[in-house]
Amino acid sequence: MDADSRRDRLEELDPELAAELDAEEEEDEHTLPSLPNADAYEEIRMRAAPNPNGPWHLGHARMPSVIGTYKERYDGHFIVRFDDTDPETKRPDLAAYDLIVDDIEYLGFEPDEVLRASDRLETYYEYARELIEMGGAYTCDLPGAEFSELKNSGKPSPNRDKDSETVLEEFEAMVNGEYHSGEMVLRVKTDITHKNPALRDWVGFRMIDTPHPREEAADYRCWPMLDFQSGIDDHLTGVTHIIRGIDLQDSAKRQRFLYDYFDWEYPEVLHWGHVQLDAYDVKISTSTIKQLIEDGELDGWDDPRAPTLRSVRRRGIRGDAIVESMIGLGMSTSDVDLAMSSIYANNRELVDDTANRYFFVRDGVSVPVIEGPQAGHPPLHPDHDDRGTRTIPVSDAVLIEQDDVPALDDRVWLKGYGCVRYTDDGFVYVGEDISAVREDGVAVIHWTPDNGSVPVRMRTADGDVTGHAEPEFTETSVDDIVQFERIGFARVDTHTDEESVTYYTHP
RNA sequence: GCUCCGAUGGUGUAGUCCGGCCAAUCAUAUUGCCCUCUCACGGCAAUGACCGGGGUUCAAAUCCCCGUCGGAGCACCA
Repeated sequence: MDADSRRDRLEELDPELAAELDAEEEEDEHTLPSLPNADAYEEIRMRAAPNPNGPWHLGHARMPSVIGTYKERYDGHFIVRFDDTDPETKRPDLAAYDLIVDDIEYLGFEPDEVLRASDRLETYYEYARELIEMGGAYTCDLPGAEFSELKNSGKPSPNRDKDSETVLEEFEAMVNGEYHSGEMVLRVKTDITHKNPALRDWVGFRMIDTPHPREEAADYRCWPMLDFQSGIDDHLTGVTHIIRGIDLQDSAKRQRFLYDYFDWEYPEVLHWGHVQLDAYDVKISTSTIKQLIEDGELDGWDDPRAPTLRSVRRRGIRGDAIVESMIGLGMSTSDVDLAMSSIYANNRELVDDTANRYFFVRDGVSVPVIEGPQAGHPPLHPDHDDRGTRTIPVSDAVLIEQDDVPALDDRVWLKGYGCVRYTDDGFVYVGEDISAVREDGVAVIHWTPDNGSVPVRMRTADGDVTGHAEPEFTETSVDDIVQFERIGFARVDTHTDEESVTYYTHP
């Protein structure tokens, strides 16, 4: 019995079981696991919480890909919240706020809401005051190293038992900017003997002397730490499912103390490992890329060598291809290596059908053509006759790639033109009997006229490649994805009188 | 040092919660063949994995213990 007839037989015997199996199979169509406890919530609400310190690199795509996919699956809500609460060591880049939203849109998702933590300081202060009144926090002027020593041996800070009036007073002084960086912090009172030292009395607010780059937030000096800010915001914005990296594994544990004070329910949490991309020499980190750009090693965020979303976008990779690969990584907590070839495979599937074919000869050598037809007419796309053919005039010589030059007296097939024999005088036209290719194994190569070809620069991750494309290449539009036959796909970037620039997509 | 987490082919993943249908899924990769006036697309095939050791059991990728390896946190970064 084959699968179908087995299924039919089961339907007769036990329709309920059959239906159940069908339901399971449907479940399997989602590559991502179901969200924990999804049924318990009226609306699934998730947030991505990027730090706006630059446009996104490839690794960043995982968050919106997964959240966006879940949003579509559960008809949920997608918040982008910029956690820009460190104007100094994680200084926000003002342009990055919009660039990141733009990157998310490139991936094919539209956030339902965009928030900035730096707009919400007063809210954090209010909750801090409430916490202080409950006795859940204390101001502490111990230098970090000193506290760390006490903490590691399970001993409390001498400030721990201050009465809440004093704490409140000192906290207001923090808010008013009466302390300088390092002089005073507000600690959340947890359990100073907790077996995990990472959770003991963590810092909720600290002083930062450097003004925030956003004008609206430039006057604040007392800034919340991620665990405080994010914990408050997740609750206030009704986030039901938090998805984040393993580096924040302890965050949930820290924030639970906060939630317990306020008697809130902590959202469901999922963690995942880091994504490494193969195929890049450049280390994947926003600050490293930024540095390389400043040093002039890279031309910008969209340099073809940069492992950024702006770069692969310019190369003609569709956001969907990236999302598919990211979804394929699943939700495992261990670190994963993502092969660029997986993104390329997805992209090839998306662009092959639309990409028209053109000839691009890299560093061509000129060979005279003797006594042949005036022009060649290869198809625009092998699977779409309706798109018609190109016309490539021969003039009296053609350019072919060095590697394609045949041995003396050997034949070669100029694609879309015909068979030629290589002699001392150049290519002598032999005819268009295709059996030369089918039966005699004559190599089919691409070519352009020596006269009237279009100078093309193709930018690749390994540097620029120059050469000439057939004349009709100028008819393509900017943003078109084409396939240079026998070379690979490329995105048309600019056409000028001097040259056309393309970006190499992938083979 | 203290505390967490993880380990299935080259890569990613399914299966692990609730042991048997798993001599282990799917994708990608690589190789070969077919198709082809491209080294694209498509089709077919091959390659290749349960970290190690104990234990429980009629039966272990799955449960338990030990080890090994890897990752994360112990910041007035996010």
